[in-house]
Amino acid sequence: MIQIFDNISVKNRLKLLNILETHTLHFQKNNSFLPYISKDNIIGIIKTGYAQIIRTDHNGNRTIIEELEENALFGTEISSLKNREYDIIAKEETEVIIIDYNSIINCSANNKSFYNEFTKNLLQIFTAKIQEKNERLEIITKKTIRNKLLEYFSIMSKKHGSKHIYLPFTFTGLADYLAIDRTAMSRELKNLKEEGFIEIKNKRIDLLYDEY
Amino acid sequence: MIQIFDNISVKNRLKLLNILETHTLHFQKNNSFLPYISKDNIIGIIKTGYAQIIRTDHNGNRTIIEELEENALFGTEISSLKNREYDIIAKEETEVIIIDYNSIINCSANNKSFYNEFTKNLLQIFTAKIQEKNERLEIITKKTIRNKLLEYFSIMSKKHGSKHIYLPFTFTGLADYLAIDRTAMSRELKNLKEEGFIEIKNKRIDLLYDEY
DNA sequence: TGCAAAATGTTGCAATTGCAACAAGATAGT
DNA sequence: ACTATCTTGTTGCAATTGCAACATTTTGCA
Repeated sequence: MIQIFDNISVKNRLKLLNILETHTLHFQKNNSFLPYISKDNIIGIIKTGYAQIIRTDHNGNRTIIEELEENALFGTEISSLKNREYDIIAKEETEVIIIDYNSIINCSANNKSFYNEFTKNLLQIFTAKIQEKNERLEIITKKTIRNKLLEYFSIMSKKHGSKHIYLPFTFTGLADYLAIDRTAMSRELKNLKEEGFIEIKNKRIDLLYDEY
Repeated sequence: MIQIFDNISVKNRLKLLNILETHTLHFQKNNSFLPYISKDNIIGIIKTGYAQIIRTDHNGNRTIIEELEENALFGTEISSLKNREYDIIAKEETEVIIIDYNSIINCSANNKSFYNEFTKNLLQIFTAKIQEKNERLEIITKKTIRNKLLEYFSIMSKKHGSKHIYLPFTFTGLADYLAIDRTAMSRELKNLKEEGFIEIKNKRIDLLYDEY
């Protein structure tokens, strides 16, 4: 997976951050980024630490939308941060680089190769993000819980070339990802087990069928 | 809305297309693009004409995923074209520019300003695509048909600063976009009308409430 | 203009789903 | 090591939804 500063020397990274309108912010554990980033269109990069994009709906239910690890990218334009329900919370002490989005687009350093490298990295990261979202849409648009699960299994299985799927999140998280009720999902997983389609051991799901 | 060749002179466009690995294809009405683009990672641009990205599921049901008008962008990496269920069909005589995706990323013309302009345009188009997909996910992840409709109305209303919403597609298309059964949607729209939340005149929906 | 195809509206019904309310198990923080 | 919090599994039940089957209207095209 491409990261934002790949193929850019440390020296040139500093130059880049000087040319672009950037600033660095520090957050203590459980602090919100939002007051510091909601005014303008920005791209943010987690320099060190760990944060989460959280949605709190009007019933007060909180959902983890995205996990932001080191080098992860977020932004007002790409992470639904204009929506009042969303926030970003540091889960430990976290250092963040904030870049003004317009300064990327209207940059005067057009001819600098490190700037070019930067936009190309950004392009590739954005491409990956579009693919991710297409994938999720592909799954969520299936009409039944069973078909959502099977589509998810199918995509994960192809992606890793294996019939053993290791869930990258909890079952609660999976239900959020699939946008379905957790207990209804639990019921359907049980059905799939009893009908001999899958086996579940902890966070590992084994597919016992060839195709569906 | 930014388009791919904005701020690039016609002369420089030609230079650009020479530098990148591109070729131009012509399709007659109802012909499929897929045989000509499925081998490699490409970005495609509709030069003239009109096409549609279509999904045909294993029951044979066809859904319009995206309408591709002049200057529209599509691609193996950004339009789910790796999935066998997807295809692109010319709906009239259509001319298409195909660009090898890797030649964009590994381009030697780093220092040319028109190349820079091109990648910046691409960045902005990708940003818009991510936003679109976030928006749809925001809507589809609501649990009930009523909430999906209300979320859709809310987003459209904010976007155009008006309580009059003009559907950009048919009601059948709306049901596809929301990933719900058309007749169930029809029933819920009727309920919303009877409860005094909305009025519908052809493709125009008037919101009679302030917030929800 | 006329005709075939697509879009719309409606309804009954069965299947699926979300929700509430639990109990039990796992995990993380002090 | 203890405790509060989070995760998981289960079940009954009511509400929502998808589907089939139709009649009607609108649209696009030859």
